[in-house]
Amino acid sequence: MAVNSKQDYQRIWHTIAAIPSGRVASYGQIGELAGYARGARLVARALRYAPVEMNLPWHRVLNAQGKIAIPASSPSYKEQARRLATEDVPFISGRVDMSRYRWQPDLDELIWGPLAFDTGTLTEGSDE
DNA sequence: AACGTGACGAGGA
DNA sequence: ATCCTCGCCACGT
Repeated sequence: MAVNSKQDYQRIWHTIAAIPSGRVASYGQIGELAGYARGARLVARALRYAPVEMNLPWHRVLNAQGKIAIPASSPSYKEQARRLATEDVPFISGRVDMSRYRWQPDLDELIWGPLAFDTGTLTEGSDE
């Protein structure tokens, strides 16, 4: 799980790129989805190293509290808040309600995506 | 090589 | 809710 090559970063970048518009994710969440448990700080670094040409939806990544993780004095802070507003993600009192806007890949796919037709997998997973 | 530093997070006081 | 302490781990000194 050690991050020591560009491929590791690309893995994280790819996960970030998958966050749909109107949704947000926490650093820790991206880490887990990308396969790096407890890799929140690594995600932060990957984001900092991300080439701008990649055009990643960096603004959809917030900390676990739903707050923007960069200093409020930073110009990027306002830019991030602006982008969130553009996507109709309420940024109130300096934070996003993660309980409502957090990206939930599995659930999204079950409800909105193609997997909605594959309900058979639900009944088969009798592991409870 | 040792040490301090984060676009982090969880838990305790 | 706020502040502090730790765990985390690649980086730059």
